[in-house]
Amino acid sequence: MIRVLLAEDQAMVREALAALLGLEPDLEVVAQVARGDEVLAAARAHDVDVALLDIEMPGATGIEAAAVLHRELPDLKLVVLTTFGRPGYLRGAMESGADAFLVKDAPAARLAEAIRRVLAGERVIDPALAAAALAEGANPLTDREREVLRAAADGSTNADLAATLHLSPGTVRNYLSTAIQKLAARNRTEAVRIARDKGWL
Amino acid sequence: MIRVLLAEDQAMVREALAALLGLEPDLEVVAQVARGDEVLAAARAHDVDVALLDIEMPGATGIEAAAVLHRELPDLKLVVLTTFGRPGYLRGAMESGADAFLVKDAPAARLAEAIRRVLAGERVIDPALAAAALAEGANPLTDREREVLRAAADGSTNADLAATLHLSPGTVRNYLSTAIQKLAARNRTEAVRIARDKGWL
DNA sequence: GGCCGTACATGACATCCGTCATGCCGGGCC
DNA sequence: GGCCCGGCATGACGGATGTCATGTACGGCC
Repeated sequence: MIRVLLAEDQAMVREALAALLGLEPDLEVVAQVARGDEVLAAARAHDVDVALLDIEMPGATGIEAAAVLHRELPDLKLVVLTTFGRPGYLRGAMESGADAFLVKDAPAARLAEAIRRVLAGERVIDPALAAAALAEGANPLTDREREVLRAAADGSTNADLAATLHLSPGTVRNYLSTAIQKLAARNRTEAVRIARDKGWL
Repeated sequence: MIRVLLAEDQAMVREALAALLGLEPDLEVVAQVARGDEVLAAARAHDVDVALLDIEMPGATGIEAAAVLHRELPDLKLVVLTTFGRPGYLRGAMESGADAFLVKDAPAARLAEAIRRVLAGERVIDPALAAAALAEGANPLTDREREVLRAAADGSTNADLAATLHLSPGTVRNYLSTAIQKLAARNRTEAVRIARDKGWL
């Protein structure tokens, strides 16, 4: 039997996925968690073979959780699952040691199949998404630029940003200006949208 | 047997929910669709008792689909399911004739229970969400204001908006200004965020 | 030690944005 | 018919935003 850990914050979706996997004769969901920062403890406690990680979770993202698991339990196989097929997510997941990357609008059969294949030593990713990730290159933003852009996403003014980030208003403007140019946007709002779409935020 | 129609765009989630409902002895998922605009035809073709509608779908939202079903098939029970527990969504669903409103982070058992209860003639909603919906009142935005705000969400400039909406740039400014004031925001970005959070977009 | 990239800052400038006053038109409503 | 509301428009004003030039400081790298 393949022992599976399931990490997904939405209870209904999590339990539905568990029901789905429970229909497979060779799979067994032995642990479920709703937060990214509870994944490691659960994996240790239940001696699992593969972890299924949603990206959007409180506590820690599935990508962050994957990095921790990969470091602490190198034999554990990692399948990252996400609603959004953003190339930056794929890149981040792969760099964190994930063995498979699936989007939730793929057919359900793909999930059990991916679990079996990673246990056989294969890597499973959508070829189209892989091409997109390679085509667009890596995240061009520096840590600071990303931080300021993320903080600006909610409509904060330059003065707000300066206060919360402990910077001068002029510096905030400069970071936003370079971010806007790197992303080929025309203003901060467009920059936020582009960075989000690519999984760079 | 209770005959269920399942409308949800993400295939993996849809099939997982079907697996979950399939475990219930008195429930039978007889049709699945991935788009809001395919719901009515499927409901007619399969003689269903209850429709489970996700809100975020291409073609038409689950709320729009609910309105159509309520008009065309008044005996059909409607359960609206959503990721985001936004008060405006609840209000919209109820006004469209929904019998139940569930968020996806509720436990899975709640789903089958809700289906049985709506068939027994009950209405099922989260009391906390109902309170929030009543507390915040109705959407204060006019159709035009909402339309302009929605179009502005991607970072378009006033000139862009004027061109796409066939308005003068000054009129665009006016609509955005009134929307910003009604939402107690400081700029369009904040206005978009607030309207989104409340389910008014 | 020199070079480069990043973080941080300032000041000047042009443009964009948000507000306000004001006006016109058409549709409900009493 | 008068009143109010919503859609549409213009012009003026101040403040916010985006760009650019320029500068300092620190760390890594060859």
